[in-house]
Amino acid sequence: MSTPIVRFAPSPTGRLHVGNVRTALINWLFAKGQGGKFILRIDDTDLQRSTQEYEDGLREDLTWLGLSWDDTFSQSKRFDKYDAAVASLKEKGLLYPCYETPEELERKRKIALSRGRPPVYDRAALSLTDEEKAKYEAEGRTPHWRFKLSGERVEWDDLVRGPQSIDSSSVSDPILVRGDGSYLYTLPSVVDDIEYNITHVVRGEDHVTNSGAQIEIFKALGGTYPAMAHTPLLVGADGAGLSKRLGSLSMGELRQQGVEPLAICSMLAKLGTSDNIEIRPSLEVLAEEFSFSKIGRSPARFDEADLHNLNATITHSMPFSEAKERLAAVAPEAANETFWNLVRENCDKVEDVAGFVPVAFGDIEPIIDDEDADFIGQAAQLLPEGEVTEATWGEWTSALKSETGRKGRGLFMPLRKALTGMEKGPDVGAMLQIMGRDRALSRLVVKK
RNA sequence: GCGCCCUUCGUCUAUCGGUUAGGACGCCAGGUUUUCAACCUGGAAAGAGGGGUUCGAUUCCCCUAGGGCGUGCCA
Repeated sequence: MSTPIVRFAPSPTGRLHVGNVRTALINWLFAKGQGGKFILRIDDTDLQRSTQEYEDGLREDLTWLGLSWDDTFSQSKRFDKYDAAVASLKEKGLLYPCYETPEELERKRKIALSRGRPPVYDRAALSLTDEEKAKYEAEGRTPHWRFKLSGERVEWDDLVRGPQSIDSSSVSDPILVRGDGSYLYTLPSVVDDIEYNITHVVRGEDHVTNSGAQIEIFKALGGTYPAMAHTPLLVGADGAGLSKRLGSLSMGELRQQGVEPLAICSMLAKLGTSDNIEIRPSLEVLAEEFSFSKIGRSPARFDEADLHNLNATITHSMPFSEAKERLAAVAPEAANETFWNLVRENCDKVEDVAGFVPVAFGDIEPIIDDEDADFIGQAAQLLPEGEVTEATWGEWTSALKSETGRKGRGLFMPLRKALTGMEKGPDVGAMLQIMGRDRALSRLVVKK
């Protein structure tokens, strides 16, 4: 196989979400695993809905994830190419003008449906006379243009789904140009794929029917067409389609929650494949391990809880150097290596340190149960004088043990709760060193 | 409605007619930590239902049920 050239082609009409990212990631992993190229194409032919903000967001999200591109371009700058393709198709008699309004088309669909027939366009416009067309134009209607499908079976060997066959007579002739002259994505996509020598079109299986039609356009325009790979879509944890309700699953939101890019990439690269879903060291490793043959054919459930588990795994062993900046953003004093190495195993994400910052550096509300009040009083008495060292905790708790007879959980839990205000958290002895004697002592006071 | 695809532990999956149906995550238990978490070890946990084909079906075929996608002047 020659080195692949793939493209990821989002529309800048919204933020990147997990479904999008999975497609981008699979393209990237496949290309990089084969030493190929990954092209970012901005599908912004719909000038009404596309915005610069979303485009910037797209690039920002991809960069954050580590999905670098070798080339990038926007369709909105290439209308002359599409115009040329339109001219070529018209010349070949493969593009024909239609004058139905959206309402009329909708009515046709409903009638077909009610008769138990598939809602395929009836090609009425094909038999329009020049006079009729002129009449519509005189009414002020401008035509939209449909590509004339061959009516034959379109076949390809899909890298994920195996041999595919689409009966093009069961599909409506796709509209390539809107009534207002603007382009739908169908034609520009093919034109660009040809010009950029795209070798593999890799996208979700919601595009399989499109691929049938687009292969015919490829044939009409260039002769050859790329290899196709259609991956099953992701569904939510409840089994319902994910792509339709992208609500809380945008990259922006995930990032804000403190989710690591590698957690997202590891999960999306492995979900629905025969590999275990686990954190992998890098995108490069994920690329080496990637293969279309590992991808199953049934929709996989994306569970946000699993993502957070993966994220916790990364966080538990994250080096200080990697966390430093974000720690500083939480609180200046949190950017402390000793502190981080102590608390990270109690954090599911870097930002969770926020909960431990007041324990170590500020004020907290001690938890002292009534039955432990006397014990805590004794503890305050027995806290060794002088600076807290590594040995302090052992000395202190040993003294407390022999003085009170308490041991195990009964000995430690009251101290943990009083000193940290929490029932779970990092090693209390180590935390004691960081908080210091004065701060500790102030928490060993029973309030009446 | 019609078309395409799918259906093994809770989840992602392995099995290419004969297996004690394997692994991972999660869950539960134990260990370790003089405490919790982290960590280590162990355990419970599955072939949607019904027909065939076959000496033998999770595996091949058909039907039913359930699910995903498509059927846009969205991508």
